[in-house]
Amino acid sequence: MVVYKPSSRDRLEEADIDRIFQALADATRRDILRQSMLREQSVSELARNYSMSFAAVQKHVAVLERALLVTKERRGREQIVHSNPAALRRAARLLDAYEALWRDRIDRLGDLLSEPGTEAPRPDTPGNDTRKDTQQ
Amino acid sequence: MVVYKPSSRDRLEEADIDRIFQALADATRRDILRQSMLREQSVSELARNYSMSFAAVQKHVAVLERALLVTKERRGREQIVHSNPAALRRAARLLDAYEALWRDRIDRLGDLLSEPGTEAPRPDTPGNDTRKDTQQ
DNA sequence: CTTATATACAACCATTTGGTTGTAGGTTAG
DNA sequence: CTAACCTACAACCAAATGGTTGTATATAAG
Repeated sequence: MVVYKPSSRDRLEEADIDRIFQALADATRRDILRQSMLREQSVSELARNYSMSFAAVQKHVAVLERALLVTKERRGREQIVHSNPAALRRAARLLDAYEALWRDRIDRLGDLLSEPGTEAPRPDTPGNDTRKDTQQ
Repeated sequence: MVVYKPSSRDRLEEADIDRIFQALADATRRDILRQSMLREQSVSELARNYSMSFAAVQKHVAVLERALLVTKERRGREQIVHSNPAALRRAARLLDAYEALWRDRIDRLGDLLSEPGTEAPRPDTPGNDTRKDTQQ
């Protein structure tokens, strides 16, 4: 009944995660990230790859930066973008955690199913449903 | 110079990925996803957990659904939300691919460093486009 | 039958997003 | 020094987001 009452520390965390996924939710930004993982480049160098204004790419880089997926380092008159794989790994692990969560549920369902005589696929047992949900 | 010219098939893929990350970029939606992984619930049942209107939660579920992270199944007067871990796994693997990409680069740098006398970490190798494109 | 519940959906609103152009300042090249 | 280049940043705009309320409809419960 409680649920979704993140501690003040978690709240910050959640906002971080928001920024990471939001940054990844744009194909141009994902490409910029990929490019800067392949080779560290200046913003304008990156910008040449896309059919949009320099300022637009600059903004995309800023979004990636805010999500800590990249950092910028001044080098003379240009700003070099380098990727920060730590944040990426964090996101990947987060998704793994979700998957693990689901696997746990399946395991529990497996336990239920292994109980003898419990065949009904849709009992009105208050202990909830027995769906397999192996979809896709 | 080319770059970012996704094939028409990739373009669809990219849009799918957009939707997945965008769906994950909101703490409430991530929580809804978690909830429905723990136990399949109706929309209104889910909605009771949050301090926002039913309609808002309904919209959040719709976003998750559009990203194929969950599906809905009518059961009597209520709509049961169940999670679809396949999409989640896809996203996790995508992030893994990015990481791998970065690891490749590090490996290449390692190679450079192991070459005697080659200290410069910033070679201006013009033969660029060493794209691996291990995406997805 | 009547009422309560679960959903669907439209209309509206404020804020954010993703893009543009324009201006200005710092840095390098000739 | 001057010109070209790279970046920063403001102002503006259309569209998408995340929320609201209100209305309608189908199903379940009494």
